[in-house]
Amino acid sequence: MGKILGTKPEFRTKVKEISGEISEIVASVNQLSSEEQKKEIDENFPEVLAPKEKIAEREGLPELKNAIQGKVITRFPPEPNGYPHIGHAKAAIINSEYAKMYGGKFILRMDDTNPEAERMEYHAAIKVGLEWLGIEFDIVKSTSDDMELFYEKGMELINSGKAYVCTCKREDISKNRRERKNCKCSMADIDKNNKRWGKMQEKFKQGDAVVRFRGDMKADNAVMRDPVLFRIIEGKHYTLGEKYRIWPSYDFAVAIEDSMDGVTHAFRSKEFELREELIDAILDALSMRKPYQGFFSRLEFKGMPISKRVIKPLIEEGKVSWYDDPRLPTLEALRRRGIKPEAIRKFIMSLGLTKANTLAPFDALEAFNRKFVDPDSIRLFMVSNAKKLTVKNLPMSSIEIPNHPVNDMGKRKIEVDGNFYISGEDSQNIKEGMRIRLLGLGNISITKEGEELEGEFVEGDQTKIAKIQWVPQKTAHQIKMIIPKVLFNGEEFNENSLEELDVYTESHYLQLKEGEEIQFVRFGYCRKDSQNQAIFTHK
RNA sequence: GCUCCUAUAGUGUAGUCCGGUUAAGCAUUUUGGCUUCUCAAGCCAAAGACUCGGGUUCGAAUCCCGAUGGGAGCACCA
Repeated sequence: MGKILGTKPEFRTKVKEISGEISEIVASVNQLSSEEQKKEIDENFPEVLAPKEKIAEREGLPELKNAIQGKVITRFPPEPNGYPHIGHAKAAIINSEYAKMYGGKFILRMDDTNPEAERMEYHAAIKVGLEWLGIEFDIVKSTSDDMELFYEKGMELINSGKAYVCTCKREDISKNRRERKNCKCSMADIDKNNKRWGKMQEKFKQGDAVVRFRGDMKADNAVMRDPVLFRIIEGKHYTLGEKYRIWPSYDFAVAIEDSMDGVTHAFRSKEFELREELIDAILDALSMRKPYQGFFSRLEFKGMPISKRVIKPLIEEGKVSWYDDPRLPTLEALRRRGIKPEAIRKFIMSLGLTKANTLAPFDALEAFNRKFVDPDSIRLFMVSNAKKLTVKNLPMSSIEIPNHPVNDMGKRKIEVDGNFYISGEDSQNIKEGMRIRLLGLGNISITKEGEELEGEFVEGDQTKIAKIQWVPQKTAHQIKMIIPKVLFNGEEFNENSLEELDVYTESHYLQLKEGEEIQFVRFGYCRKDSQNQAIFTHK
């Protein structure tokens, strides 16, 4: 029924008549047995049973409205006030993908209008993180490059009566906002405002005066209740020093910058949604071009805090080592943990542009990462909770083992003398008289079980038996294996969030580059952190 | 408290704007099977969802109203 109406819209006016006919036909068809129905279909309507064609998945982000190929400009404006994390990655990737999708331009703009919070260290960390992610920019700038422009536009607003200088106390401003009341300062004439603006350059101290936008104190949207456009900050700016003391607020700076930079589409996370109206109002007041503003949800991983407010105390209490602790969702931590930038990009693209909050479990990212990491991770043997296994009459003194089961990554030679380590978990399952296979080496018949096992080499290629990994005792290299887990279970700090294991691996480990991804056979993917330490990535 | 945003399988999403051509697609997870000298990867299969209540309509995941859950804003932070 739906199908008929969908394909033949001309019938829609005669729904009543049709529905009668259809129910008759359906009734008569239902009289037939299923074999008869099938036969009828095969003979007359074979296309009905043809497998449904797959719907083409949309590649990438949804199309933009009012986007012209080659003319789209997007931007990523981080504040250099902390280390970049997965949330930054989302904003940067979405905006950069759109620029790419339309053959447009992409701007990195360091949003540095609060000297008290910003530091060169963070600025550098953000650059490093973005570079690691493989994000490229057409233009790199800082908001503070345009201070003179902000002043110019600010004066324009004051001179047109659309902004005024307010000398009320901070608490009074806040109170008036809540009560939707104007203050005396807003009544002042343009002349007086100009004088006061002059005094802000020199005389007024931090906190004495601010420039406010004449919005609407009665507005439901609290952001519109005469927000601050400029304030005095006497601190030292990390690049400009003490050159300026009047700094634009975020809303004012973003509005002007996006408009002047030619940004056509600006995507920000959802907490800025209420500012959309303000930014449009500021640009209208200045008769400036308005960019399209879009919003997306914040991204967090379950049990992994993203905000400095939570992370900082953890560092101070020594519960995590630093911002690159592998349990954290900072880019640096993700990198150390063995997550590939391509996986982050794919993962973020898979989340799309939704505004519903995303609290993803980490294994969603892991699934993407595994696909990138598997094809070129060297397979190495590693044993944890090592137990000794002595094998008699071993017929060889060395063996070559391929570094990857399907891809050609070469082979490595391992010297063997009959004295091995195997994993404690495996040794528990081994009983006297059993046969096991040491991977790549051969079958062993167990002659003694327990803390120290013994066995004999057996000829033959029987492979339907337990296959385990091993490490020669003589060349075994001990490393620390770090297994990061979620930091929080709900609200509660997970005291066992970092498991450390002393394990043995092959000496070949020493020849790998730092940062290389390894798959320890039957254990999982790990990243070489140093000669003596590896970090577990995921299964 | 006020204002705004949001709600599809265990999880993450597509579809929602322009109601019917899809009794809801994909990925992940889980479970079986195949393959394999790894509990990896690969291949095949199965399981599993439109928050609730009203309304409009021949027909609603899709439009309207309400409830509920989740998130955000109410800074001289961004």
